[in-house]
Amino acid sequence: MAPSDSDAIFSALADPTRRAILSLIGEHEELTAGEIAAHFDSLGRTAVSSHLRILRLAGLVAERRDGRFRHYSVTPTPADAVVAFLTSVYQNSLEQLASAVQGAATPEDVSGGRIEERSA
Amino acid sequence: MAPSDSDAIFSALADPTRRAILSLIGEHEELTAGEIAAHFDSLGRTAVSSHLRILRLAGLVAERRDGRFRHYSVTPTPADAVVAFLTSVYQNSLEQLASAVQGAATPEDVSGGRIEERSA
DNA sequence: TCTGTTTGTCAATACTTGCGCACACATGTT
DNA sequence: AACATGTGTGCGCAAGTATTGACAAACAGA
Repeated sequence: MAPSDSDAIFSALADPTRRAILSLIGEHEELTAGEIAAHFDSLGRTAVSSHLRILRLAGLVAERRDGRFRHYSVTPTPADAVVAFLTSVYQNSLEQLASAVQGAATPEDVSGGRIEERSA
Repeated sequence: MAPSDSDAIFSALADPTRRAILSLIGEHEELTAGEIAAHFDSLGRTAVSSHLRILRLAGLVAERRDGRFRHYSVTPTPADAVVAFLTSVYQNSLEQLASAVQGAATPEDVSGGRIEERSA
């Protein structure tokens, strides 16, 4: 089994703390490592830094260096690998998945909601 | 941080072998544990059984007992938690995600393919 | 019914990986 | 120089994984 990008992404998303960090960054435009660490009293700066490193290596966050600060932001198109996997597995129930994503994204732009039978 | 369903799902998806098992089941309607184990020469039946247990506890696969066989199938709506998380984080670039899912589902039924600017 | 075989899981054990912490270092500011 | 921001390193602890051996359940044949 060749290690692909999916490994890094799914491994990074496996940790609840990293998902919380990712959500936290997503709520704001950018956050410094210190600001992120401030939101997790039970975690030290070292731990947060390690998580950020993993998220960065997985391509889930981007780092912008500004003086002695490092601003972290969410990478625009990182979920492609996740979606690719989901689509390959859930071709059966892809209709629900598509509608769920669509509903959260553009609730009024759902036009052709009909899904044809899967090819597999 | 309260342990939710997301934990089990993301943890289950973190392992490449489990993702391979999930993909394998997705390619077929149903597969017995033995058939799944046969596809992984480097793994014993015990390991596959453990993985199936984790996938089942995460709600990603369903088990149908038929005599001494156990047929495993992909659960229809398990990706909701994943999609929910992605939508909460990637609201910015969510339309790309939606179109990606749509494209995989119904390549000719993609109507609103326009991508608006992200708020970031 | 009574073996014997197949299917699949459970239990216990070693191995590997990952997390969090304390310390030190590099970088940048004043 | 003194201080602040972040990260790299090494250590201890916990969690997860694969293997071996044994067990429960179901079927086939005599």
